[in-house]
Amino acid sequence: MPELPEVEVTRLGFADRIAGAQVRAVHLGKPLRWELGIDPDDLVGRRVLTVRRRGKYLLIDLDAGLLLLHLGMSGSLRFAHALPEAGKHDHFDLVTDRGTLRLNDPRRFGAVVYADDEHASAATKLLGGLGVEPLGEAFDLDEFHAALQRRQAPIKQVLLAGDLVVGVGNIYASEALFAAGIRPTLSASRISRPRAARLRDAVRSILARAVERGGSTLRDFSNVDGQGGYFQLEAMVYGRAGQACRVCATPIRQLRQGQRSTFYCPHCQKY
DNA sequence: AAAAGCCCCTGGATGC
DNA sequence: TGCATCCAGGGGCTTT
Repeated sequence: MPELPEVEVTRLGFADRIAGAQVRAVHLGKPLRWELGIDPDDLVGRRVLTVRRRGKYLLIDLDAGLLLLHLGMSGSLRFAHALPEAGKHDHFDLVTDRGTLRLNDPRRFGAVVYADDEHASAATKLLGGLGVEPLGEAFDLDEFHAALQRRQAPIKQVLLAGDLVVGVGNIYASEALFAAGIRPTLSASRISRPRAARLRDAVRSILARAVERGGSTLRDFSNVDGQGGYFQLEAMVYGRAGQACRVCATPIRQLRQGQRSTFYCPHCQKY
């Protein structure tokens, strides 16, 4: 589910509200895929400083240590003073004096890691190898194009891999390639500099637009106040197999790449 | 180093 | 109504 826009929308929804809060309690449900160092004795009493995002990870800086959250495929966070009793898919509550942050994740592909000195290496491992932030200054065209030149894999899968640029998941990879007019199956190494520039701009504008629209809500995603996003209504290709392209009316095609669905317009994305 | 597969888990949609 | 099958927004790990 959550790609960069959904994680960022989540972050924006509670970062200012939780800053300065003191942790009162921690409640755990079923284990998530990565659940390390979560000892209530270590967390209770800690103060929340800031909430940052790195790729699809949320980083909650505490006055001692760092709490790292990942929403996996089906996760979402709520933040409120009063939340109902934890349900079967609520797996982590961070209770503070300013409200409770709750992670709901039916598929449990998510992660909660408390990286104090003891578990710092675990966080480093999860965050290591991540590519540049697409919305930041570091998303440099020369470096992007040079990196693409070194990759033979289809561009869609290179975007998804996240070691070159982070945050682009399955929805936005298809959308960005449509916006750039690039066929998803094209080897990354065959993308010219001008087309790499177009792709870079497309990734940035699509992700930024999705944040503005509150992210995409297909099933599970909602922001910390429980509201869905609207970007899926603007999708040009994702989930539109067989439907007319919004630009040229050619039927949108669907294919499988690395066990993930890809959508594209055969006319607007000729090569 | 890069690329391709497999797998973690639950639930919803679809088909028989 | 029941049951089987397929699919889903991610990504780490293992094998080529």
